[in-house]
Amino acid sequence: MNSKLAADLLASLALEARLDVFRLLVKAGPQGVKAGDIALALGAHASTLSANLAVLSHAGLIEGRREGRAIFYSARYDRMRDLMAYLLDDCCNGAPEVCAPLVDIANRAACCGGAPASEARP
Amino acid sequence: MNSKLAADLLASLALEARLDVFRLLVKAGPQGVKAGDIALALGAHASTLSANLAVLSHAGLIEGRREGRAIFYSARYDRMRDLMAYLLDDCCNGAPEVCAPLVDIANRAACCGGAPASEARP
DNA sequence: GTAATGATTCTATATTTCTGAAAATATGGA
DNA sequence: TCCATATTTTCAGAAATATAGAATCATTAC
Repeated sequence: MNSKLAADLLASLALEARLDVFRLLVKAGPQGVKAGDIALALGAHASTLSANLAVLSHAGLIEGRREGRAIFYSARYDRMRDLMAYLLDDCCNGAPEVCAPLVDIANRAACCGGAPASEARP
Repeated sequence: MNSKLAADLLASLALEARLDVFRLLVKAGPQGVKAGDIALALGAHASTLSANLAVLSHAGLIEGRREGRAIFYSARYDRMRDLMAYLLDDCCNGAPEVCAPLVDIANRAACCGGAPASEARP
């Protein structure tokens, strides 16, 4: 991961419409969601959605696989993790005690391990 | 946190020059860095840097405090954490086992707790 | 082969964003 | 007060991006 690549990933998420798509796919899991169903769920025009899917896809945050006439898109969790790791990189260089609040991220990220709570259910 | 706000935060980080500023401040810790020193460290023009600092500041990812003639900017770790929590929110809705790789984030985020390794030192 | 469906690409327009130079503002010292 | 330093604001042109309609491509059904 480098600055330019990370900025590209961030830019691909920096539009509300695309962020909504990405979060939908994150929730949907690895089997993915058909492009048409995404459009339906978010009320997006087909061509606009397609352009946004292309941006996310090109950045590597999602990927699509064809199944018959439909194309299923799914989130790339590995890429998402790399991005976050980059943002957190060396976060303690200056003053270790600063990271305390960031440890909470661990709990939220470890959502499959019976960790305390996520934002939605405090 | 909501979609629009999160998109604003992401947009503020989505430019290489601003991402570099933010990461510099994340590393620098809570005492912050003078605007002039940031410009020096990153080789940025004063007016360009100022505009970029304003974007980050307005988004709430950094904050500045005046000290004499200089203004010290520092990262807002709480805001950073909120953003990441939002991106990770409900990540396991579809299939819990998917989150496994995300648990690694915990190790990287817990940089003050003697955790395994960060990206820089594998 | 033709039709129908799902999705993308092309094209045009509208909007936003980035940048650097110059001018303006704020602070501290002579 | 006047000057020097530090930063911000303003401005205008250039560049990038977003959107939607129409046309096109790919796949399946008849």
